[in-house]
Amino acid sequence: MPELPEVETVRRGLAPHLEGARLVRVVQNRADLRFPLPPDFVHRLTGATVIRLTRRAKYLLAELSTGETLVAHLGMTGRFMVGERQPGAFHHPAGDDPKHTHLVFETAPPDGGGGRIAYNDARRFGYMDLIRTDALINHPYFKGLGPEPLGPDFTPKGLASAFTGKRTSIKAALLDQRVVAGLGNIYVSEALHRAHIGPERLAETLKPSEIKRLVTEVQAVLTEAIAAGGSTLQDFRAADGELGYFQHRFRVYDREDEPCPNPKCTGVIRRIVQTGRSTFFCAKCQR
DNA sequence: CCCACGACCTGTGGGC
DNA sequence: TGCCCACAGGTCGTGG
Repeated sequence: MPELPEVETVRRGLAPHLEGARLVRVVQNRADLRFPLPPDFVHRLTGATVIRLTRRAKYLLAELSTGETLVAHLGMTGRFMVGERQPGAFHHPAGDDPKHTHLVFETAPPDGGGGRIAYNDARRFGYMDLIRTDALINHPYFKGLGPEPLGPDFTPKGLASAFTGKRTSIKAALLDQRVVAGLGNIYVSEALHRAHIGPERLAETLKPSEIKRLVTEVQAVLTEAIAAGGSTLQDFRAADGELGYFQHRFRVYDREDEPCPNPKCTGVIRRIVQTGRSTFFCAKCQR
């Protein structure tokens, strides 16, 4: 799932273990994830210190002391394990079969001791790369990305401009990372429900008042999800790892046939397929 | 350029 | 129980 809130939760969970830490040993168990890992991957990482861990859209960025940045995208099932713990649980549980542990980073944190961070990815839709830090913004991964939805550039005006001439559904438009970067299938359904906008509307037909509401609701749902994720990081004790904390926060996603959660609505959540992906919505209060 | 669709890969859950 | 199909957080390449 990892959409923006999950990636941000992973970042916050990893940061205390990575920032300032040196990578003393890196184990690479296969040559490729979604794409081949870059040449000399292990060699270029070993001995490097992680200066800081940031996020752009659904990418994690570990800036290294070597002048390169480790870029990681989690795809659908990519997960980092810090020792036995996983920061950022996902909606659909997936095993962490060790046969899908593709990379292990052994760390020497600045405050002493040692750490082990493993990357596990059953479907291998995730990928990693090493890019010169000073060349990041021009790299194809990032060049075409739209604004961060929680940043200053995500505005009703900007979104309206992106929707001009967009003869595709608002659902598909919001999944387009060039329009806004970080939303995925779950939070698009959630945001459209909260904004009372039907997912099949053509993007170019949204009125300014609707776009304004949409911006507000995208920001609200992401902020709430990040807060929920962050709160789980504190009680990250062994037993609770599997609690799907996002699950009971979703108002419509994966809730086909349930009553619409809008207290003023008597509708029922429906599931349709748009451009190959499930959309959940209430046909009564979303227009 | 725009848009829809299939492909990538593995696992899981439901129906029969 | 077993088998088969549908579906799962994402994106990329192709072809209309």
